[in-house]
Parts: sequence; structure tokens; C-alpha cells
Amino acid sequence: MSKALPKRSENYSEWYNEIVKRADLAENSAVRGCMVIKPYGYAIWEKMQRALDDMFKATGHVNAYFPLFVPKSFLEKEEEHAEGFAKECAVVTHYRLKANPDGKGLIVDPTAKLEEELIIRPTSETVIWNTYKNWIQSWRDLPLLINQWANVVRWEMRTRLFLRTTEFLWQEGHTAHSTEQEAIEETERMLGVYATFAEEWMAMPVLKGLKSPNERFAGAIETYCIEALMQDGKALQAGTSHFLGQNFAKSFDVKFVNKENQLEFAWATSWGVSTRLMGALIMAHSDDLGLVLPPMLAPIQVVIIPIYRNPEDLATVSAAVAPIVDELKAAGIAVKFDDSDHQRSGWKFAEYELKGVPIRLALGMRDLDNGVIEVARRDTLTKESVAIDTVVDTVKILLDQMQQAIYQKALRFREENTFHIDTWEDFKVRIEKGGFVLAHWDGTSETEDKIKEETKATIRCIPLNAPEEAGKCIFSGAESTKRVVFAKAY
RNA sequence: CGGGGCGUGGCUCAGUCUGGUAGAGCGCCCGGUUCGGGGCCGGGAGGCCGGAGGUUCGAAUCCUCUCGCCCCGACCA
Repeated sequence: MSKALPKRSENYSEWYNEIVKRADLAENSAVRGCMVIKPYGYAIWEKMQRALDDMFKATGHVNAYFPLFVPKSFLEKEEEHAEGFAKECAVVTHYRLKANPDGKGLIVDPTAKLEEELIIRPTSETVIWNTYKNWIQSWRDLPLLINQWANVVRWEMRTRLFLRTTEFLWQEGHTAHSTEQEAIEETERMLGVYATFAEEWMAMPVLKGLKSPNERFAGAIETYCIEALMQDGKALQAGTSHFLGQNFAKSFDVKFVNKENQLEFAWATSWGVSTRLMGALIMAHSDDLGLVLPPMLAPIQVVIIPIYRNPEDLATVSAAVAPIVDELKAAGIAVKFDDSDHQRSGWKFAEYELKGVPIRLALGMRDLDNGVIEVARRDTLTKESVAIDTVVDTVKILLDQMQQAIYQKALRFREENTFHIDTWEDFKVRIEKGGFVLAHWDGTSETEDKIKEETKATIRCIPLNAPEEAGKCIFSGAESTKRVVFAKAY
């Protein structure tokens, strides 16, 4: 294995793949398009899960679990939804194997054909709304605010670790409400939760916006999204929140009696984020030395590396490290003292940089004589020596500072790569180079399709906070009242 | 499904054109020396060369078939 990573600027895809593999986050499995999330990668995902789950609970949601299999007839019920997902479904047709009568191995038992095929869920709206039919009768049953942590399968043609895998892990919230207004508020609230999570925990700035009809979730009235800009200038959809109107309630006949004793269809939302956030996290912050993790999501926040030349030195250094470890742990900081003897310090430095550990402390005999310890931060790659008895305070302050600094750096990058463009010629040139391009659009699908055809760029979102501004569509020249965000996307 | 590439030790790959005793680096094990940025030296374990068939005295290498993977495209809430 070569020592240096490929450079970000030279081959972004290769750089990304190498980080995923060498930082021990995940690897391709023997199963087509599926990935194995390794313990270190999963530890990061678990931190994301916990933070999100807490936020869901704080907004009144509870967790539940629904089946993996969706009867084909369920999927058929909401027409647009069915059409949108049909072409990427894994289908179970049989329930038994038997010994191959003509030779070795097993064959599918043709007599065990299912009467109705089962789809492996690509998303759970249908299964859940089929269940909600039995759970909802009165306005008193609403709102129903449920989330599930699950795996889903979408049979994509081409896959990439974390960004697009055949099977992926996610959470999907599915809520039912008695009024349209309340459902819209829920949709927007959860978008806000995602944006807060992305910015505060992942240190990744996001744009909040609406999807154009072309990019809307199949079966939704409106799709809200958060969009982030990656370091190669491509956009990544990091989360979506859908206002589903009464579409699913009508398809699955979910009615409730309102206060006036009249039957009404329930109003629905659904919202989700997936392990794709891991990809976003990697691409938003990492550098040519490896992963850069925001302290709030780092499984190891501080690593301590002893510098020594013999067992006696190690014992001395270890004795000095012990109280530091205790104090850091007491302060709720995830610390690892790596006194393993089979790798040298230089190797360890490189290894923990690759893994994105925010702070590295190095302590040797020379430091002990001077009463200091070396503090190195991953984001800026700077080092300083501080007095041993102040190091815990230094670390606490530094972790907070780094969380902010990583966010600010990503924000600055996004600002420097966001452009207002007013002519088609400039647009084509700019899109090719990457970044968010704010331009006027006439609001038609035809125009969006043609732009995509010519430039591969799509409308990432119609920003929620976009100021009103008269202008002309970049492509058709028709009147427009505000700019939308174009970019090439993952 | 189209175009291109690749299957050789745990990993990355050389060897294939021109058939003749299976190699290197990394990793792993043992020992020594080192230890403040992926050190150095010595020793060692580990591979029926993706699979099947064929040609040949002899096949990782040539031929046929087959399986799998990667990249580019189509696809992608």
C-alpha cells in the first residue's frame, strides 16, 4: 500500500475512495453495490444517529419499526410514487431453495413461487400508510409523529461508497396530521432540524430550499431539501423533507373524523437522511492527509502518543499521561492513549491524521523535563507546546474552536464558490468549473431538462430565503422573479 | 445494456507480446538496531496465477467458453 493519498486537486474520486478505505470507514463488499461499514466508520454514524435521534425526540417524535418487505400491490397504490421507484426495486419472487437435482448446489424451487411478489423497501411510505389506516380514526389520534431507523434498497446502476449504495442505512420520519397547515409546518420544522444538524454537528453549511418539480420526491406535493457544496465544486443533497399532501392518505384510505364529525383524509409528511451524510462529511472537510472530523462527531477526539526509546521511558511517560486521560474523560472527552509498541510515533502521527482525530497530544521525556506537552490540531496542522497542568483546559477550548473553525472554513469555501450568473455563455463556462450558480429560471421543466442536457447541471434548489429580484431566465429569456441554485450534483 | 480495462500471496502490482523451476513492494511472524513525522538490517511464513475445456513434451503466458470486479456512459427523491 502506498503511503501518500492521491491529491484532492488531481483526482477527487480516487482521493475520496482512498480516504474511505484507508481511514477504515467502509469497503466494498462481495455483494454487488453494497458496502461494509467498518467499526470506525460506524462509530461516526452512531454519533450522527444519536444526535439526530435526540433532535427528533425533542420535536415530539417517537421511534417504531415497520417491515422490510412491501407487497407489490402496496407500491402500486400511489401512482406517481410507483412510477418513480419501480425501476430500482429488488423483488422477492420465491421463498424456498432446494438441492439441484442436476448437480451441485441449490436452485430456486419453482414450486415455491410467491403468489404476490414482495419488494424490498426502497422507502416505507406505502407500508407505513397501510398501517396508519388502522391507527387513525379520530382527530384525537393526530398528529402521529413516527420515525424509523432502517435499511433500504435501491437498485442503482452505479454505486459509490456512502454516496450511493444499493443498500443503505437511514432514518425515515412519517407523520400524519389533521390539517394541511400543520403538515407543512412539520415538513419545514424537520428541514430545519436537518439544517441545524448539518451546520452544528457536521460543521457543514447547507442551503435550505425547495426542489423543482423535476427533482421532487415521487408522490410529494413539495420536496424541501438541504444542499451542501463539496470541495470539488459539486453539490450534494444532504437531506429531504416532503410535504405529501393527502396523496398517500387517499391511496391507502386513511380518514379521520374531525371535531365537526366529518370524515377527512389525513395530511402527510416524510423526511429522511442517510449514510450519505458520511460521504458529505468526508468530502466537506478532508484534505490531502486524510479525514478531517468536526470534534462533535469524532469517535476519538484526542489521541495521546508517547515518545520514548525504552520501556523505562514509556513507564515514566505513561505515568504522566494517566492523570491527563482521567481528567479528559471526566470532562466527557473521548480520549485514546496509544501506547501500542509495534508502531513508531511517526507512523501513529500519520495514522491518526488519516483518521481525522481532531487533537493529538505528544509527550516525551524532553517534554516532561520542561513540564510541557505538544498539542497538534488536525484542521490547521499546527502544533504548540503547552504546560502539562493546563492541557485539559486547552483541549476543551480547542475542541470548541475547531468545531467553529471547520464550519467557517467550509462556509468560506461555499461563499467563494457561489456565483451570480446572468448570461447563458457565462453559465456554461461557470458550471463546468463547479460551484453553486445562482441564476434566473423561467420555472418550466422543459427549460430545466434542456439545461441539464447541455451542461449536466440541475436545479439543486429554489432557496427558501431567496430575495425577490426581477430578471430573465438564463436559458429561455422569459421573465423570472428570483434566482435558483444550479450545480452539477452527486 | 453499450464502450474500455483488469482478475497472480492479506493489499498494490510485475511477469503474458516471444510457453520452459511463480516474483517485487507493502503488510504479517521472529530477532536486532532505532524511536520528536509513515526508520534500518537480517531471517521466516504465506500463491493449485478467477473457473472449465483445448493446443503442447511442457501453459500464469496461446485458443475457446465462462464467472467476477473496476472505470466511462445510460440510470440516480
